[in-house]
Amino acid sequence: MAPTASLRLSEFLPYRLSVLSNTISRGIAAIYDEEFGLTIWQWRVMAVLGETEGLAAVDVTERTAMDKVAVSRAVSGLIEAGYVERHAAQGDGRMSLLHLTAAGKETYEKIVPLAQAYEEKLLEGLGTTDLKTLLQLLDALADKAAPDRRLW
Amino acid sequence: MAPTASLRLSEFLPYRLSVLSNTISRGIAAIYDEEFGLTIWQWRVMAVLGETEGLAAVDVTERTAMDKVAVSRAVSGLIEAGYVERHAAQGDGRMSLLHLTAAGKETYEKIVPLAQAYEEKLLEGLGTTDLKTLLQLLDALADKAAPDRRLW
DNA sequence: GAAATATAGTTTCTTATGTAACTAGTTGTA
DNA sequence: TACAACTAGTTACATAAGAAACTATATTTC
Repeated sequence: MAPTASLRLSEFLPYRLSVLSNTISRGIAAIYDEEFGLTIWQWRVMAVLGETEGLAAVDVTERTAMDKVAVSRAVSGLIEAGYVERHAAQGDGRMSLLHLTAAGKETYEKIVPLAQAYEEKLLEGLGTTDLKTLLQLLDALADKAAPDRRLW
Repeated sequence: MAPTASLRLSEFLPYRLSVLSNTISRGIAAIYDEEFGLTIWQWRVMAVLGETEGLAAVDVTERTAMDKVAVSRAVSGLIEAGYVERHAAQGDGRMSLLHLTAAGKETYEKIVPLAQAYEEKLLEGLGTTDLKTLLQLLDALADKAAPDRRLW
Protein backbone atom coordinates (compact mmCIF):
# COMPACT_ATOMS: atom_id res chain seq x y z
CA MET A 1 0.00 0.00 0.00
CA ALA A 2 1.29 3.43 -0.98
CA PRO A 3 2.19 5.79 1.83
CA THR A 4 -0.76 7.85 2.93
CA ALA A 5 -0.74 11.52 2.06
CA SER A 6 -1.01 13.73 5.05
CA LEU A 7 -1.35 17.39 5.83
CA ARG A 8 -1.36 18.92 9.25
CA LEU A 9 -3.82 21.77 8.96
CA SER A 10 -2.21 23.66 11.80
CA GLU A 11 1.11 23.69 9.94
CA PHE A 12 -0.39 24.76 6.66
CA LEU A 13 0.61 28.33 5.89
CA PRO A 14 -2.63 29.41 4.18
CA TYR A 15 -4.55 28.16 7.20
CA ARG A 16 -2.38 30.04 9.65
CA LEU A 17 -2.58 33.21 7.63
CA SER A 18 -6.33 32.92 7.41
CA VAL A 19 -6.84 32.33 11.12
CA LEU A 20 -4.43 35.09 12.07
CA SER A 21 -5.88 37.58 9.65
CA ASN A 22 -9.44 36.85 10.72
CA THR A 23 -8.53 37.18 14.36
CA ILE A 24 -6.88 40.53 13.76
CA SER A 25 -9.74 41.72 11.59
CA ARG A 26 -12.24 40.85 14.28
CA GLY A 27 -10.16 42.72 16.83
CA ILE A 28 -10.04 45.84 14.73
CA ALA A 29 -13.63 45.61 13.59
CA ALA A 30 -14.60 45.77 17.24
CA ILE A 31 -13.06 49.24 17.45
CA TYR A 32 -14.74 50.55 14.32
CA ASP A 33 -18.07 49.01 15.08
CA GLU A 34 -18.52 49.39 18.82
CA GLU A 35 -17.25 52.92 19.04
CA PHE A 36 -18.31 54.35 15.71
CA GLY A 37 -20.83 52.00 14.15
CA LEU A 38 -18.66 51.41 11.12
CA THR A 39 -18.00 48.21 9.22
CA ILE A 40 -14.50 47.34 8.08
CA TRP A 41 -15.47 48.26 4.54
CA GLN A 42 -16.84 51.62 5.57
CA TRP A 43 -13.66 52.30 7.46
CA ARG A 44 -11.55 51.34 4.48
CA VAL A 45 -13.40 53.87 2.36
CA MET A 46 -12.97 56.54 5.00
CA ALA A 47 -9.30 55.69 5.30
CA VAL A 48 -8.56 56.32 1.65
CA LEU A 49 -10.70 59.47 1.60
CA GLY A 50 -8.78 60.69 4.63
CA GLU A 51 -5.63 60.32 2.63
CA THR A 52 -6.95 61.63 -0.66
CA GLU A 53 -10.13 63.65 -0.93
CA GLY A 54 -12.29 63.74 -4.00
CA LEU A 55 -11.84 60.20 -5.21
CA ALA A 56 -14.42 58.55 -7.42
CA ALA A 57 -15.83 55.21 -6.32
CA VAL A 58 -13.76 53.49 -8.96
CA ASP A 59 -10.59 54.91 -7.45
CA VAL A 60 -11.69 53.66 -4.07
CA THR A 61 -12.07 50.12 -5.40
CA GLU A 62 -8.45 50.18 -6.55
CA ARG A 63 -7.08 51.43 -3.28
CA THR A 64 -9.08 49.22 -0.96
CA ALA A 65 -9.14 45.83 -2.69
CA MET A 66 -12.93 46.04 -2.56
CA ASP A 67 -15.20 45.44 -5.51
CA LYS A 68 -17.51 48.11 -6.80
CA VAL A 69 -20.60 46.68 -5.17
CA ALA A 70 -18.93 46.68 -1.76
CA VAL A 71 -17.78 50.25 -2.28
CA SER A 72 -21.24 51.33 -3.37
CA ARG A 73 -22.81 49.82 -0.28
CA ALA A 74 -20.17 51.18 2.06
CA VAL A 75 -20.49 54.67 0.59
CA SER A 76 -24.25 54.73 0.85
CA GLY A 77 -23.97 53.77 4.50
CA LEU A 78 -21.38 56.47 5.09
CA ILE A 79 -23.54 59.09 3.41
CA GLU A 80 -26.47 58.04 5.54
CA ALA A 81 -24.28 58.31 8.63
CA GLY A 82 -23.22 61.78 7.57
CA TYR A 83 -19.54 60.96 7.22
CA VAL A 84 -19.24 61.25 3.47
CA GLU A 85 -20.74 63.40 0.77
CA ARG A 86 -20.77 63.01 -2.92
CA HIS A 87 -21.03 65.56 -5.69
CA ALA A 88 -21.13 65.16 -9.40
CA ALA A 89 -17.84 65.20 -11.22
CA GLN A 90 -17.78 67.94 -13.80
CA GLY A 91 -16.90 66.55 -17.19
CA ASP A 92 -18.07 63.00 -16.57
CA GLY A 93 -21.69 62.50 -15.66
CA ARG A 94 -21.20 58.90 -14.60
CA MET A 95 -18.91 59.65 -11.73
CA SER A 96 -19.25 61.53 -8.53
CA LEU A 97 -16.42 62.56 -6.30
CA LEU A 98 -16.41 61.57 -2.66
CA HIS A 99 -15.36 63.67 0.29
CA LEU A 100 -15.36 63.32 4.03
CA THR A 101 -17.75 65.71 5.72
CA ALA A 102 -16.64 67.65 8.78
CA ALA A 103 -18.12 64.91 10.96
CA GLY A 104 -16.34 62.35 8.81
CA LYS A 105 -13.01 64.08 9.27
CA GLU A 106 -13.57 64.31 12.98
CA THR A 107 -14.27 60.59 13.20
CA TYR A 108 -11.35 59.82 10.94
CA GLU A 109 -9.05 61.76 13.25
CA LYS A 110 -10.34 59.74 16.17
CA ILE A 111 -9.98 56.35 14.52
CA VAL A 112 -6.51 56.79 13.07
CA PRO A 113 -4.73 56.82 16.44
CA LEU A 114 -6.78 53.87 17.63
CA ALA A 115 -5.87 51.89 14.55
CA GLN A 116 -2.23 52.85 14.94
CA ALA A 117 -2.30 51.86 18.58
CA TYR A 118 -3.75 48.50 17.65
CA GLU A 119 -1.04 47.97 15.08
CA GLU A 120 1.64 48.97 17.55
CA LYS A 121 0.35 46.57 20.15
CA LEU A 122 0.46 43.86 17.52
CA LEU A 123 4.07 44.68 16.71
CA GLU A 124 5.14 45.09 20.29
CA GLY A 125 8.23 43.04 20.90
CA LEU A 126 9.24 42.98 17.26
CA GLY A 127 12.24 45.11 16.40
CA THR A 128 12.50 47.38 13.39
CA THR A 129 14.44 44.71 11.58
CA ASP A 130 11.79 42.09 12.32
CA LEU A 131 9.11 44.37 10.96
CA LYS A 132 11.06 45.01 7.80
CA THR A 133 11.60 41.28 7.37
CA LEU A 134 7.94 40.57 7.93
CA LEU A 135 6.86 43.10 5.34
CA GLN A 136 9.36 41.72 2.86
CA LEU A 137 8.14 38.21 3.38
CA LEU A 138 4.52 39.26 2.98
CA ASP A 139 5.47 41.10 -0.20
CA ALA A 140 7.10 37.94 -1.51
CA LEU A 141 4.01 35.89 -0.73
CA ALA A 142 1.76 38.50 -2.32
CA ASP A 143 3.83 38.33 -5.45
CA LYS A 144 3.48 34.56 -5.63
CA ALA A 145 -0.20 34.56 -4.73
CA ALA A 146 -1.10 37.12 -7.40
CA PRO A 147 1.78 37.47 -9.85
CA ASP A 148 -0.42 39.43 -12.23
CA ARG A 149 -1.32 42.36 -10.00
CA ARG A 150 -0.05 44.34 -7.06
CA LEU A 151 -2.06 43.59 -3.95
CA TRP A 152 -1.36 46.87 -2.14
CA MET B 1 -3.96 73.81 13.97
CA ALA B 2 -2.91 70.43 15.27
CA PRO B 3 -1.19 68.14 12.81
CA THR B 4 -3.63 65.96 10.92
CA ALA B 5 -3.67 62.28 11.79
CA SER B 6 -2.96 60.09 8.83
CA LEU B 7 -2.87 56.42 8.00
CA ARG B 8 -1.84 54.95 4.73
CA LEU B 9 -4.11 51.95 4.35
CA SER B 10 -1.66 50.19 2.07
CA GLU B 11 1.02 50.34 4.78
CA PHE B 12 -1.28 49.15 7.51
CA LEU B 13 -0.33 45.65 8.56
CA PRO B 14 -3.83 44.35 9.30
CA TYR B 15 -4.92 45.52 5.87
CA ARG B 16 -2.03 43.80 4.13
CA LEU B 17 -2.60 40.60 6.03
CA SER B 18 -6.28 40.65 5.21
CA VAL B 19 -5.77 41.25 1.50
CA LEU B 20 -3.02 38.64 1.29
CA SER B 21 -4.92 36.05 3.23
CA ASN B 22 -8.09 36.57 1.22
CA THR B 23 -6.19 36.32 -2.04
CA ILE B 24 -4.57 33.07 -0.97
CA SER B 25 -7.85 31.69 0.34
CA ARG B 26 -9.55 32.41 -2.94
CA GLY B 27 -6.74 30.70 -4.79
CA ILE B 28 -7.01 27.58 -2.71
CA ALA B 29 -10.78 27.58 -2.61
CA ALA B 30 -10.69 27.39 -6.39
CA ILE B 31 -8.95 24.02 -6.14
CA TYR B 32 -11.34 22.58 -3.57
CA ASP B 33 -14.43 23.94 -5.25
CA GLU B 34 -13.80 23.54 -8.96
CA GLU B 35 -12.31 20.10 -8.79
CA PHE B 36 -14.16 18.59 -5.86
CA GLY B 37 -17.16 20.79 -5.09
CA LEU B 38 -15.95 21.48 -1.57
CA THR B 39 -16.01 24.70 0.39
CA ILE B 40 -13.03 25.76 2.44
CA TRP B 41 -14.88 24.76 5.58
CA GLN B 42 -15.72 21.35 4.26
CA TRP B 43 -12.10 20.88 3.33
CA ARG B 44 -10.97 21.94 6.78
CA VAL B 45 -13.18 19.31 8.32
CA MET B 46 -11.89 16.66 5.95
CA ALA B 47 -8.33 17.74 6.65
CA VAL B 48 -8.61 17.13 10.38
CA LEU B 49 -10.49 13.88 9.86
CA GLY B 50 -7.74 12.79 7.49
CA GLU B 51 -5.26 13.33 10.30
CA THR B 52 -7.39 11.94 13.10
CA GLU B 53 -10.39 9.73 12.50
CA GLY B 54 -13.29 9.50 14.87
CA LEU B 55 -13.42 13.06 16.11
CA ALA B 56 -16.60 14.54 17.50
CA ALA B 57 -17.84 17.81 16.02
CA VAL B 58 -16.70 19.65 19.11
CA ASP B 59 -13.15 18.38 18.54
CA VAL B 60 -13.35 19.58 14.98
CA THR B 61 -14.27 23.09 16.10
CA GLU B 62 -11.13 23.24 18.21
CA ARG B 63 -8.83 22.08 15.46
CA THR B 64 -10.23 24.18 12.64
CA ALA B 65 -10.96 27.57 14.22
CA MET B 66 -14.54 27.12 13.07
CA ASP B 67 -17.58 27.58 15.27
CA LYS B 68 -20.01 24.77 15.92
CA VAL B 69 -22.61 26.05 13.48
CA ALA B 70 -20.06 26.13 10.67
CA VAL B 71 -18.91 22.64 11.55
CA SER B 72 -22.47 21.37 11.65
CA ARG B 73 -23.19 22.78 8.22
CA ALA B 74 -19.93 21.58 6.72
CA VAL B 75 -20.45 18.08 8.09
CA SER B 76 -23.97 17.79 6.80
CA GLY B 77 -22.74 18.79 3.34
CA LEU B 78 -19.95 16.24 3.53
CA ILE B 79 -22.32 13.49 4.58
CA GLU B 80 -24.61 14.36 1.71
CA ALA B 81 -21.63 14.24 -0.65
CA GLY B 82 -20.70 10.83 0.70
CA TYR B 83 -17.31 11.87 2.04
CA VAL B 84 -18.06 11.59 5.74
CA GLU B 85 -20.11 9.34 7.94
CA ARG B 86 -21.20 9.73 11.46
CA HIS B 87 -22.06 7.18 14.10
CA ALA B 88 -23.20 7.54 17.64
CA ALA B 89 -20.54 7.69 20.30
CA GLN B 90 -21.01 4.96 22.85
CA GLY B 91 -21.20 6.39 26.32
CA ASP B 92 -22.34 9.88 25.37
CA GLY B 93 -25.60 10.16 23.48
CA ARG B 94 -25.05 13.79 22.57
CA MET B 95 -22.02 13.18 20.44
CA SER B 96 -21.36 11.29 17.28
CA LEU B 97 -17.98 10.44 15.92
CA LEU B 98 -17.01 11.42 12.42
CA HIS B 99 -15.08 9.39 9.88
CA LEU B 100 -14.04 9.75 6.28
CA THR B 101 -15.72 7.22 4.02
CA ALA B 102 -13.70 5.36 1.41
CA ALA B 103 -14.67 8.02 -1.11
CA GLY B 104 -13.72 10.67 1.41
CA LYS B 105 -10.30 9.16 1.91
CA GLU B 106 -9.78 8.92 -1.80
CA THR B 107 -10.60 12.58 -2.26
CA TYR B 108 -8.47 13.51 0.71
CA GLU B 109 -5.53 11.73 -0.86
CA LYS B 110 -6.07 13.69 -4.03
CA ILE B 111 -6.38 17.07 -2.40
CA VAL B 112 -3.43 16.84 -0.03
CA PRO B 113 -0.78 16.94 -2.78
CA LEU B 114 -2.61 19.77 -4.52
CA ALA B 115 -2.69 21.79 -1.34
CA GLN B 116 0.97 21.05 -0.69
CA ALA B 117 1.85 22.06 -4.22
CA TYR B 118 -0.01 25.33 -3.76
CA GLU B 119 1.86 26.02 -0.56
CA GLU B 120 5.17 25.19 -2.19
CA LYS B 121 4.49 27.53 -5.05
CA LEU B 122 3.72 30.22 -2.53
CA LEU B 123 7.00 29.61 -0.74
CA GLU B 124 9.04 29.29 -3.88
CA GLY B 125 12.05 31.54 -3.63
CA LEU B 126 12.02 31.63 0.15
CA GLY B 127 14.79 29.72 1.81
CA THR B 128 14.36 27.43 4.78
CA THR B 129 15.54 30.20 7.04
CA ASP B 130 13.04 32.65 5.59
CA LEU B 131 10.25 30.20 6.16
CA LYS B 132 11.29 29.65 9.74
CA THR B 133 11.44 33.40 10.28
CA LEU B 134 8.04 33.89 8.73
CA LEU B 135 6.46 31.28 10.93
CA GLN B 136 8.09 32.78 14.02
CA LEU B 137 6.83 36.23 13.14
CA LEU B 138 3.32 34.94 12.53
CA ASP B 139 3.48 33.14 15.86
CA ALA B 140 4.47 36.37 17.56
CA LEU B 141 1.59 38.23 15.92
CA ALA B 142 -0.83 35.48 16.85
CA ASP B 143 0.26 35.75 20.43
CA LYS B 144 -0.36 39.50 20.47
CA ALA B 145 -3.63 39.28 18.58
CA ALA B 146 -5.08 36.64 20.92
CA PRO B 147 -3.00 36.45 24.09
CA ASP B 148 -5.67 34.36 25.78
CA ARG B 149 -5.73 31.39 23.43
CA ARG B 150 -3.53 29.54 20.95
CA LEU B 151 -4.66 30.17 17.39
CA TRP B 152 -3.27 26.96 15.88
C1' DG C 1 -32.82 11.49 43.08
C1' DA C 2 -34.98 15.66 41.49
C1' DA C 3 -33.95 20.22 39.92
C1' DA C 4 -30.67 23.21 38.05
C1' DT C 5 -26.78 23.73 35.09
C1' DA C 6 -23.91 22.56 31.37
C1' DT C 7 -22.64 20.42 26.88
C1' DA C 8 -23.25 18.64 21.87
C1' DG C 9 -25.31 19.66 18.02
C1' DT C 10 -29.18 21.52 14.90
C1' DT C 11 -32.50 24.81 13.30
C1' DT C 12 -34.25 29.34 12.58
C1' DC C 13 -33.95 34.10 11.72
C1' DT C 14 -31.48 37.99 10.24
C1' DT C 15 -27.90 40.22 7.95
C1' DA C 16 -23.90 40.18 4.83
C1' DT C 17 -21.76 39.11 0.51
C1' DG C 18 -21.11 37.76 -4.42
C1' DT C 19 -22.89 37.49 -9.00
C1' DA C 20 -25.55 39.10 -12.58
C1' DA C 21 -28.42 42.24 -14.56
C1' DC C 22 -29.49 46.89 -15.17
C1' DT C 23 -29.30 52.24 -15.83
C1' DA C 24 -26.98 56.04 -17.37
C1' DG C 25 -23.46 58.27 -19.40
C1' DT C 26 -19.10 58.24 -22.46
C1' DT C 27 -15.94 56.94 -26.11
C1' DG C 28 -14.77 54.98 -30.43
C1' DT C 29 -15.83 54.15 -35.21
C1' DA C 30 -17.81 53.94 -39.66
C1' DT D 1 -24.03 61.49 -36.46
C1' DA D 2 -25.64 57.09 -35.49
C1' DC D 3 -24.46 52.72 -33.55
C1' DA D 4 -21.56 49.65 -31.09
C1' DA D 5 -18.71 48.99 -27.28
C1' DC D 6 -17.23 50.46 -22.88
C1' DT D 7 -17.20 52.49 -18.12
C1' DA D 8 -19.32 54.15 -13.50
C1' DG D 9 -22.33 52.94 -10.34
C1' DT D 10 -26.75 50.80 -8.42
C1' DT D 11 -30.23 47.31 -7.80
C1' DA D 12 -32.01 42.67 -7.43
C1' DC D 13 -31.50 37.95 -6.60
C1' DA D 14 -29.43 34.05 -4.61
C1' DT D 15 -26.36 32.12 -1.29
C1' DA D 16 -23.44 32.34 2.78
C1' DA D 17 -22.52 33.29 7.53
C1' DG D 18 -23.38 34.79 12.38
C1' DA D 19 -26.30 35.02 16.46
C1' DA D 20 -29.80 33.29 19.11
C1' DA D 21 -33.01 29.97 20.25
C1' DC D 22 -33.94 25.24 20.63
C1' DT D 23 -33.57 19.87 21.40
C1' DA D 24 -31.54 16.27 23.60
C1' DT D 25 -28.40 14.25 26.65
C1' DA D 26 -25.05 14.60 30.74
C1' DT D 27 -23.44 16.36 34.89
C1' DT D 28 -23.69 18.80 39.15
C1' DT D 29 -25.76 20.13 43.41
C1' DC D 30 -28.71 20.20 47.08
